[in-house]
Amino acid sequence: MKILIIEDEVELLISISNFLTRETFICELAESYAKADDKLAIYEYDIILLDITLPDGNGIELLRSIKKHQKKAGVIIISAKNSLDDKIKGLDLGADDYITKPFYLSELNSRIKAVLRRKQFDGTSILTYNEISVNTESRTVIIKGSAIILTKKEYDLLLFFIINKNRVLTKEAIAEHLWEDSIDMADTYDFIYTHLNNLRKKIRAAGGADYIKTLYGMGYKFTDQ
Amino acid sequence: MKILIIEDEVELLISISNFLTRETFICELAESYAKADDKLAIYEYDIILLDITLPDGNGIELLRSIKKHQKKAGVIIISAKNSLDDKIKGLDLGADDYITKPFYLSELNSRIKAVLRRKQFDGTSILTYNEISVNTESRTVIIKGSAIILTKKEYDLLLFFIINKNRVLTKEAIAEHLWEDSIDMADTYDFIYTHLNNLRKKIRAAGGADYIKTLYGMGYKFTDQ
DNA sequence: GGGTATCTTTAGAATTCCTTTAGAATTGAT
DNA sequence: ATCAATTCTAAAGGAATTCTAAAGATACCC
Repeated sequence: MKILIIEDEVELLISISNFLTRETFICELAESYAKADDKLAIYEYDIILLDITLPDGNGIELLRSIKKHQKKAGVIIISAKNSLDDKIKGLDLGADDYITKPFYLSELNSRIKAVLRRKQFDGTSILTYNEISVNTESRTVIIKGSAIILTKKEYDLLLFFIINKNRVLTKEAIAEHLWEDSIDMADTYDFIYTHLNNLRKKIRAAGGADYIKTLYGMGYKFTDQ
Repeated sequence: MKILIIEDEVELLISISNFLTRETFICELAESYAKADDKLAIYEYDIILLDITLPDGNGIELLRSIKKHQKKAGVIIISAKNSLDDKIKGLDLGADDYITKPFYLSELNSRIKAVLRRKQFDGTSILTYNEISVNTESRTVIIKGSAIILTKKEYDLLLFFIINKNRVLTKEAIAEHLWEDSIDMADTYDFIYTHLNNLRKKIRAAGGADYIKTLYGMGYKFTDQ
């Protein structure tokens, strides 16, 4: 299940993301409407969490556009305690639920589950690319029918690749997604090399093709072409 | 799903009802035992929320009568914080769960879901995974034909694992489900290690396989694969 | 082709996380 | 009120992962 979180308080954004990732959701983050717009143009999401009181634009507008272009997504509005108007407008415009700050992450979680249930998603979430498939609930990776065992970082890396298949991923982008807390280590990316190598080795050992292509000087791309 | 809410504080009654209606339950309300009796005589419910401390009569009596005449219904007891006796009596009398005032509606919601989930397991309320089977009515666990004795925490842990078999459960998720009241203990999860260890030991001693797999850095998973 | 920058691979150090044990604190039962 | 059982805390030791470092390989540019 793929979730887009639109929230300008970066701390809250990160903590929501960490929490939902632990709940086996795949999260993408946007701390401004501009970034949200970019993501919304490219991907489809199952759930969109929208802080309607962001400083840089009109949340109601964004919601309207979401309902138009991402019809399948469930939308949960995050709003400050007093902005009751927004709540009502939001629900009128077709948001599926709302939650007021501050909230417990567990409450957010149960609301997401409820929305998904109402939308009648089947719950399991399996991503596939040719002979490789990843089950995000059991965190298992199957290659040619048999499971391979990955460490956390290897799994995160592979998932990030599969979600972004056929797109160039710079080392910086990878580092940001996998090590979001400490981005300031940016002088060297040696650690990526190591994990990448381990991941490639394990995929190779299981008979999977070498989908992780190196683009010299640019980054990497997960593709069969 | 049809829910009967028995609660004398009318404001609370209404707000529970509104919330659960949004969650797509069908709610009926009773603000006294007399009214509750009337409803219970006519309809069948899936869930009955029972405030056991109502002024106009003996809640324990009503519960007894519910268990007799509405066998299919799951019963969740609402009680004031200090009336521990009622809690215990309630559970002894076959209530499926209890919740103390004040509570978050989302918590009530997840408890309702949990009770429904437990009830839905083929009606018999016996969960099985290979040689392990759990009877949620008698709260007994059978491994290879013979019963093992678990403490409450060990039992809850095992049940949580079996309900979520083949899913990765993070320590945070486990803590939230088993210790939902006090989430602020979140700096360490040592207590999980202890109970997990005890549970594993007992399963092992009874000849059960080691289904509780550790996923280093991620959590745990109950599976035979 | 030589030189430089970038990437791959390996090995081991450092770190983080998990298991286990023992005992203290708490809870419940008699 | 006392005793027994359960739950939680703390700490030692072990295991797995992650990171660092460095040598070798490859691609790019002139």
